[in-house]
Amino acid sequence: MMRRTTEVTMGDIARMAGVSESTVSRALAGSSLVAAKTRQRISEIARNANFSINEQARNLALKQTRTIEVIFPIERGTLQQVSDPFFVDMLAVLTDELGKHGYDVLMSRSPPWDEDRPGCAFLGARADGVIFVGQGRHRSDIRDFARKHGKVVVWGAVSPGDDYCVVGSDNVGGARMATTHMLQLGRKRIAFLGDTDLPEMRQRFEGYCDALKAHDLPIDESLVIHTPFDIEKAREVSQPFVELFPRFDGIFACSDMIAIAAIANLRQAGIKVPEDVSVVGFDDIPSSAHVSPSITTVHQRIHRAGMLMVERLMGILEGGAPEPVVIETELIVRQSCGAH
Amino acid sequence: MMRRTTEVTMGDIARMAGVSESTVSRALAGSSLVAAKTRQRISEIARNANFSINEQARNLALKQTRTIEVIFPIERGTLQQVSDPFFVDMLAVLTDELGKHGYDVLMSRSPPWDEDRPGCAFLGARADGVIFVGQGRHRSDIRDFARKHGKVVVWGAVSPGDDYCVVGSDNVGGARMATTHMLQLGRKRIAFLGDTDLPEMRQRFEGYCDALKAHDLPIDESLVIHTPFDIEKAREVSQPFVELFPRFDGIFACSDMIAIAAIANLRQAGIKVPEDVSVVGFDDIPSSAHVSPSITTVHQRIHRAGMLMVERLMGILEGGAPEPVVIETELIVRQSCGAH
DNA sequence: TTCAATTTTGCAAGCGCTTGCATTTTTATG
DNA sequence: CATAAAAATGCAAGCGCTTGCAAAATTGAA
Repeated sequence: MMRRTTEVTMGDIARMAGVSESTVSRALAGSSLVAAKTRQRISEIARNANFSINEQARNLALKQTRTIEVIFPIERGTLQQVSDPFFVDMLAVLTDELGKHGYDVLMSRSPPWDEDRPGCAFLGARADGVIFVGQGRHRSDIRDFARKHGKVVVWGAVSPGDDYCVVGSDNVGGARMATTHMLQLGRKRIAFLGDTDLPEMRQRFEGYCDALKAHDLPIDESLVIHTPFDIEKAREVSQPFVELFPRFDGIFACSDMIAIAAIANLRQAGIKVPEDVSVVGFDDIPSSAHVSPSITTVHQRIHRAGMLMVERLMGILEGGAPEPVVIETELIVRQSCGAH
Repeated sequence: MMRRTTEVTMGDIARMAGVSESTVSRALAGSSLVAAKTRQRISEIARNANFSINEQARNLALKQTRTIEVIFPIERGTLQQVSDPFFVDMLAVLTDELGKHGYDVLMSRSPPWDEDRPGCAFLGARADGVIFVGQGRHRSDIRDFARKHGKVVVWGAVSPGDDYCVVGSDNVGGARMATTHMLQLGRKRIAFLGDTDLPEMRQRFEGYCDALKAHDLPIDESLVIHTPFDIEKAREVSQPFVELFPRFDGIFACSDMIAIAAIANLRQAGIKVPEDVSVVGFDDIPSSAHVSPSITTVHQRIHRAGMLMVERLMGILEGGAPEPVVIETELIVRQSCGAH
């Protein structure tokens, strides 16, 4: 293992090349201000000397960070439990899209507002902008943060009052489609599995209610199950729920992971999916097409979402004030709903 | 949406408070060098003025970055396709553990060696250290990088010749266990699904071969299927493979995602798991316990892995040269192997 | 050969923050 | 009240890089 070679700076290179630091800077930046020959020579020297530019200094001088902070507002300590592939995909898209614009992604463990540095009354500004992937239970924190810092885009439930830029799926519409689909298949008693404390899930709940109302069906509170995102917990929570069968013949799950957990419990109880119970999920995570039964679900256009968020953030960085966007969703019919 | 308020600096705060910049700096850092009263007053002013410290400048002065670069060496452009929950979990653990040590995580789109800045002959040093999650097809790149930059830890296949610090699961042992398990269940013709070009998969292949040899069974090349990680592609690749049935009665899959894809194809072809074919995966991703049949798999201790990597990286940053670690794996018996 | 026009290079200030050391203020003691 | 010791503050020099502007070197034409 190699020991840290004491960092070589531009000054060093300058000395080696017998030119000034500014010439090195320009040469390495490919400026046409420095003679092509010199530029080459300097590049060469820099390479041999194993020079790495100090991005911090560079960015300080340039007054930029070229970094965007991406925050997954997941309860602290729970992060370990995420595993919802939705998040990876989103992160992947964001990383890619931001990369295209020359930005790096900084993931920090904790949201900027719960800085815990002792006696520290200020937020750290380490990025040119922030993307929140999901509002979680932190709406008001995010709002405050956005008011103070401006350069913010959030993924989540889009609602009229927002004074910051939100990009999100059409949760209401998606859930309505999903529920309606089951109703049209003749199911009458459809359960809702999700955590309505989260704004997006709240919207999905609305869509679910809409669909029921449109079919003149009542909302049976005992079939609205507060189910967390985490698959292990979802499994536990849906355990007692399945015992309610046959009081329900359909399930709208707020995420594919929840659907998977629920189906596992149903099978375990000897209840057949989709014969006895029709199940529709949300997200369209990659494995939903490959599990058995494959899961009918509401597709979220994650790639498009990531692109739009980045695009909007860039707009904000340039001084604009882009509008929020609602992204349409699509029902992907597979086996779990029983539509053949 | 708020417009960018022109950044307020320490100088501004100093002026407002009628003290020098250095006092502000110390006050905000909670130094006992400045009178408690003054400290409070300054904090107050800073808060009201909505001051954010410029971490870049701070870090420059402090000669640190407090940032670790985490790289998932996934082919460029493919990133979108990851979705393997293994990665999220790893990322989550790393983010958490590094956070505990006061480090942020920088995810960059591309590995440091394929910087594409025009005319740029140098690497950007933007982090105090680098963690590679997987060596992928980039072993030699990583080795070069490690030689030059030192502060590197990689997750992947641990092998004797490494001159950098590697942390990895006992792939050989895990695969051997998995395969042996099926052999003990009476299976004779076990297929291998994975991409042996990747060092870790190569090791798993070794373990697989070991087990077969120990049982005096030949290695049937036609049952060694080059299967990529991506679930969609895995599904495609294993499609023609299942038609070989009944030439095989067991499958060792290099990841749970591959196992899930293979099982989907088997079922589609009317082949029963585990009755007709016994399947064992690798990783123990969260959903493997909840799909049907639940997947017997080799558990990777991701949390421990993340902790160890961070611990080792910290060691390196302090000038040490920690040893590589092999982390033992564990066979989790569920339904897909047919062991009841 | 001379001088203006051009091309290359270097100087020095500045990015926003930290910190060693000197200076000033406060406190305690004789 | 003087004075030494202790506490609080400020000065100024960095951290490694960029860049406007001035200076030096080169070129070309007269």
